[in-house]
Amino acid sequence: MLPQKPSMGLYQRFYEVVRQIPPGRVATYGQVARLAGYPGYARQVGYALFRLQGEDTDIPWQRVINAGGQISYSPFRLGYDDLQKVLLQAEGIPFDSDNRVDLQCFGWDPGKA
DNA sequence: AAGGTGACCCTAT
DNA sequence: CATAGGGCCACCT
Repeated sequence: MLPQKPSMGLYQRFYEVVRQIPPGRVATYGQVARLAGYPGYARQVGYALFRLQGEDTDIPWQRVINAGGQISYSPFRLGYDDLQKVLLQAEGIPFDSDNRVDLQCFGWDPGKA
C-alpha cells in the first residue's frame, strides 16, 4: 500500500527528496522514487523534473541521473541535458571517458550525509 | 475517455 | 560491451 494517492502532491514528494541531495553528490531516478516512498516510480521522477524546465526553482534537478551513472539525454530537453553536465562538473563531479559518473564515489548516501 | 508516450530500470540475448 | 524487449504509470491528447 502506497503512502497516499499518487495524484495528490506526487511531484512535491519527489522534489522534497531532490532538495536534500547535497552539492557534489548525485542520486538516481529510482533512488529518488524509493526515498520518496514510491518504489518503481522512476519514470515519474523523470517526468516531474522535466516539468521544471524553465522554472525558477531552488530544486537541484541536475543532481539526478540514471542508474547507469549517466545523464539522460533527450531532444525534448532542449539543451538542459548539456547544461546538466556543466552544472555537475562545476560542483566537482567528474565524468569518465564514457560520460559516466562513478556512483560508488559520488552517489548520494542519505544515511551518511 | 482511451491510447500513446517518456529526464526510467531490469533481464535476457 | 550493445541491443531488445517488457514492465512501469501519470500526463497529455
